[in-house]
Amino acid sequence: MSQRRPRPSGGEPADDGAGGVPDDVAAAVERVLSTTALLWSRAEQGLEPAISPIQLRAVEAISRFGRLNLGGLAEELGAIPSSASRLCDRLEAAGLIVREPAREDRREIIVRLTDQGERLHTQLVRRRRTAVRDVLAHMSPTSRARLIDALTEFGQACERRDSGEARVVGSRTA
Amino acid sequence: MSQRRPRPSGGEPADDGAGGVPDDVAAAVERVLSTTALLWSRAEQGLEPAISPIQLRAVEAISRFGRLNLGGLAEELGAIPSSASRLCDRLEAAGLIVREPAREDRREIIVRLTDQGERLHTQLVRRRRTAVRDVLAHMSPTSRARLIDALTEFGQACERRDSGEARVVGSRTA
DNA sequence: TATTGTTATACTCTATAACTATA
DNA sequence: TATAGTTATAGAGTATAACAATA
Repeated sequence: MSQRRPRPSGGEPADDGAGGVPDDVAAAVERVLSTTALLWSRAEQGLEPAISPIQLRAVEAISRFGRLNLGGLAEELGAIPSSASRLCDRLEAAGLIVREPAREDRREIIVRLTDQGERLHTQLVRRRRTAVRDVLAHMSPTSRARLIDALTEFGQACERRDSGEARVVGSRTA
Repeated sequence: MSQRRPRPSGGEPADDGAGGVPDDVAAAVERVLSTTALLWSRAEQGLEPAISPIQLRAVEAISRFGRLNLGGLAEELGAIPSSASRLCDRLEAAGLIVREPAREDRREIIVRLTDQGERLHTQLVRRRRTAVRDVLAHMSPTSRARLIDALTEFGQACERRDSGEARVVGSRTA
């Protein structure tokens, strides 16, 4: 255990003019978001029942859409239908989801969370909020208010960027 | 493709007093961070050479520490040594890392990135910064400045929280 | 014929347990 | 003997390709 010194990730301030955003600004945001990504993954541990990260992503996607077909799930996960099918085999065996043919088009299979699946997702969101709250508790109310405003603007900018792009994201059709 | 309407994730404003942080504040931050997590995963696609998410996490960890032993890598990844060993087999075969016995204690195996591994990591960071910059470009300079300040404070609060806790995170010894 | 999903096969990733080498 | 890592085995997750059912 003698080889565990992390290197400082601090970088060389630069000024790339692309988009009018200085490179060191982008770098600073990138670093903080990397930290929060760690916070995020921790909240996923200790769930009951414990499932794999991939299964958890599937549960999240199904929860987000309420009900969606298998192809849609695959697309959300950035996977292909056959992989999603196998994944659903296990989620179904675990009692977290159910599969049923769509009424409109019986070729489609609709995937939904069971009550147990819903409870698992609720548990996940609760754990994340708790993690966030733990961090926020170490900030002053003023800082918290500034953070909310800034993050809200950031979220809106994310949406503006998304809508202003060709949206070739989850498709592996190419 | 008829089942793809996302449910609005907006919630019921509440006021849990735990830690003095209102629940709707924590929920708002949680939602924005969920969005950025998506932004993050997109930046990992299209890397050359294309490697699995797990291999990429390993490359990141090795880059962060510069050089570390196999047990340390396993701990960073939240995995056990045997899994990390197999993972390194493939990273080594792909020419991204090298393994070598430590001078001080020849039982330890030091893992380092090759030049190709370093290039891959550089590519990843560049893609993330580009993604962040694309979003920041949709914000005013004033908003950007506020975001930087707020995120910096948030990052510092993360560190305060980390240091003020028992730190039972990556251990699966239990 | 085109679309939706499943199955066959093969490889990656992971954990448990048994093993080798060094200290 | 204790520690660091590897190998054997088994199961989850994934992609490619071939298949069945519905439209």
